Amino acid sequence: MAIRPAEQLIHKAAWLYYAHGLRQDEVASQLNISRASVAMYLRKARETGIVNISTSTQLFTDDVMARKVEDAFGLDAVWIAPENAYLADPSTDIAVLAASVFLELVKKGDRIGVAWGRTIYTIADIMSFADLQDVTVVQLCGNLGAPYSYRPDQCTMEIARRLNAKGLNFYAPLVLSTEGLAKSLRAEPVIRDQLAGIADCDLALYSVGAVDADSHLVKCGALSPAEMETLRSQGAAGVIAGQIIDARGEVLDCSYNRRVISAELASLRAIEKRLMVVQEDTKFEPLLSAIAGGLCTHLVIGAHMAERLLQHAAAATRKAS
Amino acid sequence: MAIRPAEQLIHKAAWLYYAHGLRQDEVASQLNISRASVAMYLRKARETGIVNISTSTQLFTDDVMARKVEDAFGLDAVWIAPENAYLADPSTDIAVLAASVFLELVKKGDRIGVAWGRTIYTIADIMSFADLQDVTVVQLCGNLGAPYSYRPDQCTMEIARRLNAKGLNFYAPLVLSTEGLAKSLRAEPVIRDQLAGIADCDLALYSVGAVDADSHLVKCGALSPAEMETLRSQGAAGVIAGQIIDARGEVLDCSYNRRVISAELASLRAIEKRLMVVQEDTKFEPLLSAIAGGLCTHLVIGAHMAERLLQHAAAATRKAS
DNA sequence: ATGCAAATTTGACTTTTGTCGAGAGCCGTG
DNA sequence: CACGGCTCTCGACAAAAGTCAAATTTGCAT
Repeated sequence: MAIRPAEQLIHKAAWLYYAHGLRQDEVASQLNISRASVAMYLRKARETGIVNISTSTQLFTDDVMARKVEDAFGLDAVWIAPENAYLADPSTDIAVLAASVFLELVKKGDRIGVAWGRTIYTIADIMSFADLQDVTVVQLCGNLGAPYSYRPDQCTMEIARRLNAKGLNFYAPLVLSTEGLAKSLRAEPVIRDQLAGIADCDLALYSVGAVDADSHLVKCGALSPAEMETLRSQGAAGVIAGQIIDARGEVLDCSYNRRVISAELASLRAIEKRLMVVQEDTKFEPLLSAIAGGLCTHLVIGAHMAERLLQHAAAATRKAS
Repeated sequence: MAIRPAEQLIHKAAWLYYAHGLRQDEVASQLNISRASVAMYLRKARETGIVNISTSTQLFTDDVMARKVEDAFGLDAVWIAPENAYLADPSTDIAVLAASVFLELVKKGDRIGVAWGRTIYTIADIMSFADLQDVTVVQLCGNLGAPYSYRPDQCTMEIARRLNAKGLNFYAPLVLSTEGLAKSLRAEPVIRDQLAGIADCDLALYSVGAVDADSHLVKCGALSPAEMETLRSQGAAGVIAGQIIDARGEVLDCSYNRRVISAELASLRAIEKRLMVVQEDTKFEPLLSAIAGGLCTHLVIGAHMAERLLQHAAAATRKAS
């Protein structure tokens, strides 16, 4: 892609305005265009990631509670969004924080694995634009045909778009009707390569799903509420990248899982930075399972969830002693 | 340093404004303070590096000329500030670009070596603030007593301040009166450690000085114009971190150099990223020497200088064939 | 060439933001 | 406890930035 003259102009305007600190009208006269155009270019510059405005997430890690959670569960880093506070919609707060944290963790040249779900899509949606070079965003699991606005491929593509990165989609359904078909499909070169490439990621972004009738798996028709209930009784504790995990954070041995096309947990664990974001308080059990299974090294949660985690850890310690 | 309540407020305001995209009056009502205060907090947030506004320097590397210079001299990356263009003062343009490039190259946990000079101080002066963690800025050479506003320690400290980093100063004069004293001083544990630590840097920032009466070495009284002239006739081609180098980019064998307390060129070459910034067109020869000596991997120059470099490279190629 | 649609640019208007001096609160000191 | 000196905060005004519909240019297919 050659640099179009328009892009050049955007860049110059952004440079004069943000780097040199000129005012818009000064920029306008420098470039011989109207101030209104400058304003427009600047907006584009922000939307393209030519300029980057990021706020430090330091404060949220500095929190004592965050430190405690890190220690209690052996995580690399924890960010806690203060639910009590500021905003009308606290769940947005977590997503905004997650987006900032995510952008802070991404580096040039990285390969990033992205799962799917409402949480992830919300993050993608509010994430600001960046101009990373040589970044690849790969989809961690197969697709769902449902007319959901946050399909796996959508999440991947949207994040890739925001990062000015390359998006690598998974051209396979998440769930197949027979185990045999799933096995054959997994053996297909295209799919196999994609699956193999997951362990090479530097960063993964996912959430964890609950095992109930509200799950996306149910809403998308991959599983019926009754099946979900059965799985639950068989030990299902959460959903990671479309797969059912048990309380230890291992893949549950069930037909459904064998019919799924998704990243193997071992591949996920091979990823250096595993950023997990949990918005809903109801996902306490699933989160515990995911942590138990070593599926997360970096965690973004709300204050309430943090408290529950700490209570749980304290109780476990008491029991042990 | 505990988080003072004021800092907390600044952080919250910055968060709501920049991350959530609220307007200042909305932030004000959320935090129950006046909008004017919010505006003030936001300014502080920018000045502290809690929020980071950076513009991509992509465009300046994308330039065909920059690529040519990279190829011709085997450099890792070159940025060219278009002199013709926009700004009243073209030399500022180079400094602004250099500051952006520098901030782009710095990573958390880095150790950064900083030399001194008008160029470096200008860069420090216009550089925006950042909130890097665990960054150490070390001074590459001894100090000059002169009442210059851009003394080595000033450059180091100012850059450290902007980055919220730790500044490690050199408590020794740049030049001593006898070689013996210099040798003894270099053997002092404090100084020796500092010198030894230079090779561990991840990034160096310096310029190159010209060997003439305008040199800082002359202005600060380290050398007289006559001495400078003599050195020049002996093969002096440039000044790096207070040391005289010859046309091959090696330390010139002279009394002055033996009396200097500064980073050894070998230590500088051990630094992975060596960012050299040259503002003045008159520094063409010194720059060539520095490049020849492998003292720079990353280069920020003006368009005019770039042209001269390319012309030189072309001439050399012609001569060779 | 010609006409049409899409994109770009602009001037005029509105909203948002920056700034300044006045006043309020706070603290150590005499 | 009254006093200056200090910082922090606010209201009001000025400056700057955002927005929109109309005008212009551009690109493209006819």
